[in-house]
Amino acid sequence: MNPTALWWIRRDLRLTDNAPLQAAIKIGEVLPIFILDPHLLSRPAVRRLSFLFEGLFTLDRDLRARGSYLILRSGDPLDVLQMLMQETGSRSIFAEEDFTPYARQRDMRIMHALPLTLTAGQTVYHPGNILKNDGKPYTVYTPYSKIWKARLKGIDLIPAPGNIPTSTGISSEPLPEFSPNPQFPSGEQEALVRLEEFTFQRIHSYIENRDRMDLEGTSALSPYLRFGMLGLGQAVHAAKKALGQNKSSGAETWLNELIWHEFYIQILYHFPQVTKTAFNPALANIPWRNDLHDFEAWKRGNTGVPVVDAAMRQLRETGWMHNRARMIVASFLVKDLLIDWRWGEEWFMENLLDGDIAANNGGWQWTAGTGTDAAPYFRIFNPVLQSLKFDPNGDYIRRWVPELRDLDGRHVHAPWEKGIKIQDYPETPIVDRAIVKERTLEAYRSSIGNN
DNA sequence: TTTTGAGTTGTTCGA
DNA sequence: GTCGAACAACTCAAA
Repeated sequence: MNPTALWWIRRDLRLTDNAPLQAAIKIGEVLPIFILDPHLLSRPAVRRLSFLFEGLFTLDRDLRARGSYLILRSGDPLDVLQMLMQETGSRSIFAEEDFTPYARQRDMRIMHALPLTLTAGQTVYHPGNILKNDGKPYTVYTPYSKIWKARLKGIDLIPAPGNIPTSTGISSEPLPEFSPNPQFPSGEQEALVRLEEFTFQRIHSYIENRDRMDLEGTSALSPYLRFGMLGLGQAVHAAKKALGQNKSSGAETWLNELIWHEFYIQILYHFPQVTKTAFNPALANIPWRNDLHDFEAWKRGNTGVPVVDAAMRQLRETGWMHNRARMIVASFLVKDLLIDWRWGEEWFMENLLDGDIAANNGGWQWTAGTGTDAAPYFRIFNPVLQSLKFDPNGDYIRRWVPELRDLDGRHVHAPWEKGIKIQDYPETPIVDRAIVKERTLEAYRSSIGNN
């Protein structure tokens, strides 16, 4: 009998460029296992779970095409793995290293009891490996990105194996039901098609179009990156390839966005407290208003500010939101409504297909001005100006806020300015912008003063 | 140790 | 409509 190795799949739902899969194949027969960990199912993120379940379904299909299949088990990972080791007589487990606080603690616990080997793959560099000269982690993006780029020699991708030997007879629980998301079909094949399409075509107008909410100017690959249906290394590889083809392209700008992913992964790795409190301790004690009625209006897309409502409804309906829109709604929640950024962070985690602790927390703290390398706290977005600039024709608003579909020109961005009344839509924004700036600055100064 | 240059994504005002 | 400057001042990274 051939030796068997477990390939424990976590956030690497792909066959291409998969180091733990390759390591397992070298041992002998491979047992691809995904564990439904109750701890990770506790958050009410229905849409993201459905995306994951569909991803498991397509992964199983792709495995079967290579002579293998996916084994799904529920329970505490340590118990499940122990049981599988006994069932199969396997002596090794390979998995891609995951850097969230929970994952690190879980993997430590398992490594004490079982032969678990963690491999690279979630990031291009291990978060502990890019440090300043004094040995401390970077907390400013630009110098971090310079070192990151300077060290990059070239990326060798591991091709997807043509055949994955797996012994039959190991039982799997039935794969969970899911409802397909028409905007984001799940799975590696879809991710690869989208990567190819983006880096061949739209990346060349990325600089001009990436902030335009009414266009498809971004890659929209984040849900696939979130679950490793596409690896960060593959994305970087494609960016470098596009860069080589066309120097004037947006490939460099997109590469920077990928490095931001890794920057925030290493921030969370070195400063796990950011999930609980402000990275900048001086801004840990802002006296938030935390008005529940305002929060509800924000969540439902009923604030009376069209661009905010459009974005919040896009999130609810599709599980995705344009990056520019994320900044606008985050700024509105934190600076205009003076609601704790952690409330917004949680809502995003519940609703985003790409909901990822590191990137989401980094983005929220950046907008709130509490984070690393953050926006200055006195910088407060004007949602109407943002709307005019990045949805110039109002198409984004009209698409997601049907009540406003008959308004044109400037009116769709700020219907109250001309006293236009629309049925079923707030007559005026829920907050008067005239008071926002002073109120916010006062709250932030109060935290600094009390420090 | 000290100094120096620089820092994702803005807004507002007045000329 | 467009342009530049002020906003307020701090921290980081590296020489």
